[in-house]
Amino acid sequence: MARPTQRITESQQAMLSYIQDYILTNGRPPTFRDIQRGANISSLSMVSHYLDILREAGEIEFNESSSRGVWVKSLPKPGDFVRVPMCGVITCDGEHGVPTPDADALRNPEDWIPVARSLVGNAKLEDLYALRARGDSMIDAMINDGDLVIMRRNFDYKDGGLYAVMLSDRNETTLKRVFKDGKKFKLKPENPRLEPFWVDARSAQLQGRVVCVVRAM
Amino acid sequence: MARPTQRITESQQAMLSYIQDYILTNGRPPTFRDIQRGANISSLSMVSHYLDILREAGEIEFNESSSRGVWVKSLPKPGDFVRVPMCGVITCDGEHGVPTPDADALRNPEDWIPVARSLVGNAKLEDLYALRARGDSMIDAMINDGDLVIMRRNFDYKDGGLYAVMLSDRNETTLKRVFKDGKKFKLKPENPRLEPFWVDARSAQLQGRVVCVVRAM
DNA sequence: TATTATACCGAACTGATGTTCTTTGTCAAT
DNA sequence: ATTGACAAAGAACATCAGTTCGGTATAATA
Repeated sequence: MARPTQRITESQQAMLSYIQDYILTNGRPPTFRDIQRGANISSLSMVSHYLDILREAGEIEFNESSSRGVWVKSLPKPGDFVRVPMCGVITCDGEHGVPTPDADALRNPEDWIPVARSLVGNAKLEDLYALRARGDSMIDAMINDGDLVIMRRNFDYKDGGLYAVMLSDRNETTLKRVFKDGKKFKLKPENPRLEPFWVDARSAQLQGRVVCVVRAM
Repeated sequence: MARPTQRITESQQAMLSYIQDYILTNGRPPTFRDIQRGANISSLSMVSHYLDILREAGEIEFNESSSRGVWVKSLPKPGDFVRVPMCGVITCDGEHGVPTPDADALRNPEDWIPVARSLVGNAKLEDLYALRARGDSMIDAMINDGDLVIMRRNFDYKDGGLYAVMLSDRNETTLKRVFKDGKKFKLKPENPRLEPFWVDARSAQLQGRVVCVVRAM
């Protein structure tokens, strides 16, 4: 990425910071007069002039002749993210190991988790939900206590993906890496120190695909 | 969370969708006239009226008497996120196992990683950087090949946190959970199946703290 | 049919907002 | 001192944008 060809002055830098703070605080860009007041610029024409310089320096972009048209390039845009409903907990007991949330839980979640759009691919928003891992029962899937697991319903099956697998004969749902082999599934724990095993495709249902895992520390 | 007390009509829903799309596309809210044109509303006063209804229904919020003051509540705001510079790779060889990026790498990164602000706590933006894990050398820290590790310089030491630890006698830097015990560090692999071990505090340097780990699948 | 209430349209209004232009101030070279 | 080049201030302007309001159409009610 190219560095600014033009050095910017201290007051221009201060103005840039103000615009950035304004966007972060208000969620939308400021007007020229907001900038003038907030960054203590002496006149509107100076605001306009500084904006030209900041644009040349590659720090901002803006739509001319349109209100609140300025944006700081280093800031993410709303379209870079999605919000995913938090719908419950992955526990180690089989019955509710990996819950499938109902419509109500999806619409009225306990919480909303912001996730970078680049992490969830082309998934439809309404197919995504988040679960919190509890205990170390998912350690074979390299998922730790407290991890956030973003799941996707209505996935396309992709060999080798990590899925919530319901094993009907064991009455148990866990996360495993899945490979299809004729009428059998090969279920491979994510931890390479553990051995894979096979189950009959009829006794295994793929309830959702893991889209990403997030661990706050 | 309270459900909408008022059912919204189809055209109101269409208007809501238009506003949402506008924000996602343009990064800022639309004007009333944008909405009128884009969502095919017959008059400006109808736009205003529908906005009142959508606000009552809890779908939007807006600043009155201010241009482009409407926001769709289900959309994240720019302030919900930060962008972290991508500064290299964690490999299994000791020397460059967990690199500490220089100023230039921080300012001109290969890439920018969007991260939810709630994940990075109160860290200063300039202290954060991202590394990509390569190989399974970090598996003891529950970090997988391809994982994104968000690191923080200038951290406050917190007992039991995950740190990039430089072991000078081994000439090796790895990620371990660290507990202080007098003049010794207790280094505990994240994987509970592995045993912790002790090192002298003088031969171990904490280079950075792991703030969060993100795994795309 | 007459009445009332409600939804809706469109124009006009008022303040907000980006742009332009003239004037003023500063500084260096002549 | 004079001039020219440049930066900066402030007013004026044209358009943008949210609000208001009188009027019309539609539907329900008596």
